Amino acid sequence: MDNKKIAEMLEEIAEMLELDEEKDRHFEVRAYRKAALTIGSMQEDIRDLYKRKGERGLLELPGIGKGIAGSVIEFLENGRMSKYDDFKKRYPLDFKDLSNIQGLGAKRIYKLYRSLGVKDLSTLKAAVEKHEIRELEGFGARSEEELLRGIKRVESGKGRLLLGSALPEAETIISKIKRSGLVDAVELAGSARRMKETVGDLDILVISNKSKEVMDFVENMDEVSETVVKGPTKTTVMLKIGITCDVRVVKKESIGAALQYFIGNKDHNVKVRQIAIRKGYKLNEYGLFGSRGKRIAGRSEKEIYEKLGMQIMDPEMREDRGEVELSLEHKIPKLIQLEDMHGDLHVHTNHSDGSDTIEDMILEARSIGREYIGISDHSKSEYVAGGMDDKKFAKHFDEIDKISDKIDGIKVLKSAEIDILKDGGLDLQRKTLERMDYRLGAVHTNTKMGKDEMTKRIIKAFESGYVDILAHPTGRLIQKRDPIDVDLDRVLEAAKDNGVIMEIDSFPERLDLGDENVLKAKREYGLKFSIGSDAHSKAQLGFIRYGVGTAKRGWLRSDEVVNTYHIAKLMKLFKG
DNA sequence: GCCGTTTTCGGCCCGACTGTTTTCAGTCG
Repeated sequence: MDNKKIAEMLEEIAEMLELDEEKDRHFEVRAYRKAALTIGSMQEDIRDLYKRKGERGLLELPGIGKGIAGSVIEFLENGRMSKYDDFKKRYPLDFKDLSNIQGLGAKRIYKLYRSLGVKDLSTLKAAVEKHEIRELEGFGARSEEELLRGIKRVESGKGRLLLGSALPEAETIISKIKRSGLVDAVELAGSARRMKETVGDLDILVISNKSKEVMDFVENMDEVSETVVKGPTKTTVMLKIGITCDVRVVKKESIGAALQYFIGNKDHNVKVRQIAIRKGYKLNEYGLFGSRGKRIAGRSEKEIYEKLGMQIMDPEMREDRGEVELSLEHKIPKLIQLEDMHGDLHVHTNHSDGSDTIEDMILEARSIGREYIGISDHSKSEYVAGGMDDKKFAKHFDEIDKISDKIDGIKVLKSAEIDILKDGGLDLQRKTLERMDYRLGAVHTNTKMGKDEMTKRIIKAFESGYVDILAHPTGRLIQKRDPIDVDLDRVLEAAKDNGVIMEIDSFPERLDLGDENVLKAKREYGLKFSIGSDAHSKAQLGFIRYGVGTAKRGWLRSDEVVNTYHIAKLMKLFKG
């Protein structure tokens, strides 16, 4: 997949454009940055999009116009981008790595290049170590130290964290700040609040009149490895887990405005602020202000959106995917909430690769309020994961029946995560499949096969009539493994024809389907979904909240997710 | 370079923090 490569090239072009001394090209710079962001965060391979829809497909992407589309097409067709190559001849520098260093932008990078010949991380490091940098005009001993810290940070840098790591860390920090006694309220903002699958930094907002004490407290928390910036109302610290955390202190009358400002992604915010300007207002993180600078709103987000003639929406929607327009029409859907989840249909036990017993998993599910749980261990092709054959499944199901007879207050369903074999067949015999309450199908093996073959393989499995839910449909592992090469549109179409439910696997490194594809499957194919925890231990049953976050990011209502149904309705669906 | 319920031209968010500056440029989000 070339998305990342193309995004990096566009990002570097933006850096190099910043160096133009003859005229201010900063809007052009922003255009390239936006295009880079769009392409870098796409879930579909841009090459596929281009094959399918040609230039028109690229032009439909936000922030891509004729100019940038031309460069992208040139790269897709010929493997090179002349605009990039031309710039690179003038500036033979590794902007990509260097600009990762905190405090280094295009201009300072170029200055270091011209005066000291710094081209990449290693030459920068050498210059720092020889104390050459402190001699430069505009730099000093402190900048040199800062750069050294920046280099170390990048070298040990882990980049973005999975939501499943970042969110619990944020919750720990928030509860510590709350318990400090220095604050009236603490709120999470940023991409973690939007439940984005990966998080680059944490944004925390605090209401307090002891600003300085709060800043000191944050700096000295156990989770912190170093202070990056510290001012009277804002402190940035590097956390030991490898991402930074911004803590801002705001006044009570501004908290709504601050939340509005720091929760939405950039594009969402720009649009909302443009609406404010059209109405003759000004919106910033301190409030919504009228023409004479009078504060009109700011205490709550709802108040701000309402004064703008908009309907407030959950944080997960604020990605500028059409929600601003919908909000102006007061047509924001009522999204699914965690409390709507009545059951879990994807759970493993120690009969395959889980670590807890059937009984423990059932009891834990009951204790967190589930009305039903589906036990879905692996089938035999997954031998590394302790997958079972038909004989073992017969015994396994007997045991589930026996245990569930003993336990009240929760309905236990028999299922399996059945391998969809290379030829599209299923990994278990019909009589085993018939004994299940419902069936998950999944691709685990031969994941590198060609697109057409893979697509046919999955569709054939659907047509057997024994796949109720397609588990982790694309098989991706975030930051680790690309999705399988499959024609998702054909798969979704076939799912619609065969009544197959798409899973949102809640495991933090899967979140599969991802948010964009959830939205696509809902909008274009009207499919139903199941949010499964894919828990391999008791504690992991709680992962379902990440799946719910992804569902909300895909704009799902509770009636579109089958495990919000009560058991009778669900069983009718599976029998039907 | 992108974009269109003020538009095919003329806008495009703006405040906080830092270091080295003696009044602000660069960077960040």
